[in-house]
Amino acid sequence: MGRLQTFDNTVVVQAARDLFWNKGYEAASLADLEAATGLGRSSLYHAFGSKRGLFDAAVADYLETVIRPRLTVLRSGATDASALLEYFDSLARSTANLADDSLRSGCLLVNCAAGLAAHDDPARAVVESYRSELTGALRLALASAGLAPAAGTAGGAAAAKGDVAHRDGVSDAAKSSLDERVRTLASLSMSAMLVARVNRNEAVALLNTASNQIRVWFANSDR
Amino acid sequence: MGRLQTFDNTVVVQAARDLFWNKGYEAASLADLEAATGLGRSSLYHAFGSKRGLFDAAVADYLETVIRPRLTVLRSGATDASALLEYFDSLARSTANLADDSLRSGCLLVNCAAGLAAHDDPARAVVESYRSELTGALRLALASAGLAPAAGTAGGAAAAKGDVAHRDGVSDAAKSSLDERVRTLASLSMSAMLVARVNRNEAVALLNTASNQIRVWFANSDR
DNA sequence: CTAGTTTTGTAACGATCGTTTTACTATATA
DNA sequence: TATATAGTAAAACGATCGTTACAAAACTAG
Repeated sequence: MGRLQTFDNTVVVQAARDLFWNKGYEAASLADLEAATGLGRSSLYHAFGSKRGLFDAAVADYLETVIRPRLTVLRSGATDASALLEYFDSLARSTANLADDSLRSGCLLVNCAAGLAAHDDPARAVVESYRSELTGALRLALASAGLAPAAGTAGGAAAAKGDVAHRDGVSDAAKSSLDERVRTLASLSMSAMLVARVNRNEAVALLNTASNQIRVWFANSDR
Repeated sequence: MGRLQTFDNTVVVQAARDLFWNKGYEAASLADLEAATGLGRSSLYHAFGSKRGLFDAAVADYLETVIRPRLTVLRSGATDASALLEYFDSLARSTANLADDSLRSGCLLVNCAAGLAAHDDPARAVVESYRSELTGALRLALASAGLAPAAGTAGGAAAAKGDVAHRDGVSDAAKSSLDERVRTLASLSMSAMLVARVNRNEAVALLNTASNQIRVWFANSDR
């Protein structure tokens, strides 16, 4: 053994994460990262190998400490709309209460989707797995809230012919309709993060639209 | 007078636009721009002043030749859902039929929103005006299609107390509900463009979700 | 044909990029 | 305490960035 590291890896990673979150991957320079973390490039390269290595660590931390905690409520198994409402209301509150000059507005991965992910396959995979995790959690919450609609009740026009109920009690058409609700909510969530850096009020409005939609579904469901 | 310009400004701008569209502002280098346009930096700087000047011209062209033509159908004044359906179906078709290696996937301005617009006020203004134009067109199309709902019919839970009809025949609650529909559609449109570069099938599915939602609204409206 | 003006090609600019090297310091182990 | 090992600091690396300077080339106008 030899000398010990004088800094805590996770606080450095989180400082870097906030910088990437705020400025994007390419715009965050090594000089910026030195300033944000208080470390020299020497230490950064020793610990993370490269700028990209540090970024990957930052994304991992982002998923672990920002995304996952937000999604847990969706997996609570609540049998009413409370989990869904809590998810969108808390996201709306956070968005609304952010300081104007705050780093950490919007979503690191949404920003990634428009930037890195376009031509970097690993980055694309990370973004896609995030999207898939978000939709999965939303689907779970909708289903356990009893908001997987029987197709034709909420919107008769979308009813399919020859619909058959399956072993799990969810018909094809209902499944399709559940997917549509999942997509609507995921879409509102993602576009709110996209819009957050351009028009914060509108971002909050998008999240409130999700809440209102959930309430409508719940009011119209056969409880 | 002196020597005349040998190139057509708009074809150069469009070549640059496709490069920016594909790689983003920062990642598109002057060497790339030279290659894409076939011009030397000398000519580019003479004609556009700077990289940013060329980018601004590219954005202007994008709005004029890509965005506006897509939005015109929404302003046709159709009294049914056809305009809205045509907008989303045509967008879905374009997205689905795009070659894998195509430049021009997603939306130049959506990419901008996550990149430049974060710290560049002029860019933010452009993105915001695009968002506002999109929502305006969607609102117009929804209204003339008779899809500005009387609040409480489609979703009773959102009904407000003491709602009063105004001179234009649209109640407060109905207006609020119209806004929600506008936001839902705008959200699906924007998030589809965001997701297009990560998962094309899902982007198409988001656009189809919009179409299906419109059909449901139309089927449930009191025509 | 000449004079004057504008476009274009080439090259170099200084700045900054991410990365590597080198030397030095600090510490755990033996 | 001696030694090996690992962390840190500073500087320099080559590459690339957007931009500019300069001069040759091309063309209009007189």
